[in-house]
Amino acid sequence: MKKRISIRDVAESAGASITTVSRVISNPGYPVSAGLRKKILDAIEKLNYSPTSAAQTLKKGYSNVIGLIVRDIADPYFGELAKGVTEKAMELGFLCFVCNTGRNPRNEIEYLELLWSHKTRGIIMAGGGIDTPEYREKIVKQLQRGKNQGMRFIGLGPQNLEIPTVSIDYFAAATLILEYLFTRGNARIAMISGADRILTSQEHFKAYRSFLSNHGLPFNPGDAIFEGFTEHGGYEGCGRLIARRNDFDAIFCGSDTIAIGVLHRLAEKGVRVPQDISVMGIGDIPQARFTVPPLTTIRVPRYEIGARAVELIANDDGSALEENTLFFPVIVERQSVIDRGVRDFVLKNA
Amino acid sequence: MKKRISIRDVAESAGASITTVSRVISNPGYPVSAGLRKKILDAIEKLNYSPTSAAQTLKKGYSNVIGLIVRDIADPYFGELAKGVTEKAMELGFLCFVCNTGRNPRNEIEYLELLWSHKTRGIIMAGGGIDTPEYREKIVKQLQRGKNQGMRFIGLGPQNLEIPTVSIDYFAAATLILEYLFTRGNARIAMISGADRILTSQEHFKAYRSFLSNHGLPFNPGDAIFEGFTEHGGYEGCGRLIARRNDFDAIFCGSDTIAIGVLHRLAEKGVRVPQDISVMGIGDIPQARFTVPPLTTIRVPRYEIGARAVELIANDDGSALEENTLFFPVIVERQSVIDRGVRDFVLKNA
DNA sequence: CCTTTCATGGAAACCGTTTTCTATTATCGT
DNA sequence: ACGATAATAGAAAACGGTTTCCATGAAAGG
Repeated sequence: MKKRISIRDVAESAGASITTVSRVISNPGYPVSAGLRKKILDAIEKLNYSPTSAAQTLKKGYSNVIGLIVRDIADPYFGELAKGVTEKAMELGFLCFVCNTGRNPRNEIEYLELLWSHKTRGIIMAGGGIDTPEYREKIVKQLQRGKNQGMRFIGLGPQNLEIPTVSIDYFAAATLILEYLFTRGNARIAMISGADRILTSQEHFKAYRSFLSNHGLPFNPGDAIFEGFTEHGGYEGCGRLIARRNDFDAIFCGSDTIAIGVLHRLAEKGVRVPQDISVMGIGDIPQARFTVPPLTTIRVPRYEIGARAVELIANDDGSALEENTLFFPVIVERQSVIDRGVRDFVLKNA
Repeated sequence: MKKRISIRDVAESAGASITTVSRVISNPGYPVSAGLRKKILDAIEKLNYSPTSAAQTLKKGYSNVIGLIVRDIADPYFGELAKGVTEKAMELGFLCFVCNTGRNPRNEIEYLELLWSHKTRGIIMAGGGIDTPEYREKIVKQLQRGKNQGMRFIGLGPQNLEIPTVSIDYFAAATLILEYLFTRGNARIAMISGADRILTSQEHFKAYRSFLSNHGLPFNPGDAIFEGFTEHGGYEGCGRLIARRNDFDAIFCGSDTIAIGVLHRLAEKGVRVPQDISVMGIGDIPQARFTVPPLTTIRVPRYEIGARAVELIANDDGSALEENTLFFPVIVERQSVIDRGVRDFVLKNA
């Protein structure tokens, strides 16, 4: 194992002082004559030197690293998010720890601990743990510890009071979907979303109830299913749903992943989409274009959300860190929704 | 910003020496009486202490961090890989930098540099840069630098001479597919794979040529398309392919992602799968179950591959690091391949 | 020519651990 | 009760940077 080269070697090789070398490396504004600067840069190049980040971190008390906590990195929703985060991070000179909780908030706490001891500059939280009552308190405690050390936190889920958020407006998105279906004569709408403990699901449900009451429609408890934000969740949820009734005009799915599972189960049961039942998801993940039929959904700018979160963390003055950044949800029309016109609507509600 | 608590504070609070505290924390085997150990542990708990990893890294010369370099974290293939890596890493007490090259090997070099200065314990390379002639040399140089510092490297792509590999046997997988198709009477087979600079594509092509010559079939240059390992690549490649000829029995796709693009283009053109053309992919990504028709493909145990790579890096004695670990490819039969029997075969080759 | 100002050098403290080395004390077998 | 052994303490030297606090020499200003 070769001896590692340190800033000393560079200084020596360039005929400059350690002080000056350090300034050239990590204090760009500092006045150093062009000639000397070049000599130092050349020496760095020649020796293949790069500063040991552990030493920098130790001394400065913070590092050029951010953490990203996600529920499931293999889920395309989070994959795209992670892509936005890691690419923007690289662009700004950061490295990114990706932490996969496997949808278990206990892991989130453990990760928070690890990230803390690594003195990450900030943490982007898309793990959903903070929306889970049992763990909320513990997570908030970790958050506080991080904030005390100057760490920054950004949430990527629904808004909460603890940390600023970058996301779409979940309630608005759900409402948009419901109204879109309704104005196309899909009046009997069921919903399938994630676990009911999760804030996102709750937002969906709130929007659902609110939609129902706004239109004077009755709420039927069995029409709202809470399973999980997975294909399996959609598949199972849909099974439970249509086992009971199958005269729905439409199913509103809390995510595209859920919708894919729903589509699959519907196809198995010989239910035609959209002729028999319209289906909508949220997310516009890549596969949504290739489902049968192609899924009408809501575009969530995942890449942009991830990238923006990194910018907020990297941004030198923490000014922007006070507010939430909300992207506006937009419907992507494909072929999983049919316009039933008024006829059906009147008929079914007669 | 609160003063941070250090090992000193713990020692003081527990009435023990710094030396002993350090031993309790990071030298589990060392004999420390049960009583004192408990007092120290309690103090750690009480003070909410956790060691500053920067200091540990600086002193020890290595960290509990590994790096994962992938082409595209939003690609479900790499997503699943990353999941295996990050979860196993966590299990073994490692944190994982995920580096997204965006399929640009230049970024890979930059990442290697960063990971090096972070003294990561090892790097899992699934960026494909080393298979790209223009960048190979630079990457090998960085590899060498890392190895000199005791870093470990694992490749997840096709085998190469520089670093040990964990993967499936690409050539065997392609051969398996080709023979599977052929024995079912699909004799005229086209292939669509990634860029021809990439080793994986080359392995596919080698298997293709070898298959052809083994069966005395003629090689038709236009039947082998090299586009890219993306949906778009499959879509475009398929377009080029069928614009020229469309009497293929089957298309062998270098990845499921490619196959999905192919399926999509075929559907657009009104070509029925598998009646008109059989399609096979490699990977068995989650969506493969939900394509139309469900895709017959080869299972690549991505999660296991990722997890195994981490184990190799974490494994204390580097013994296992000498050999390649190859998982055996297995065909997953779904509905994108038809058995044309001998009739068609004879007919077409008459 | 004398005083500012600017570019640079040198020395040293510090960041929070690990580790080595040398005591010191308690416990134990005989 | 005596030497051996085990458990613990204490001091101090790294690890590789950043930063502060002068000191210095040279160019610029009056």
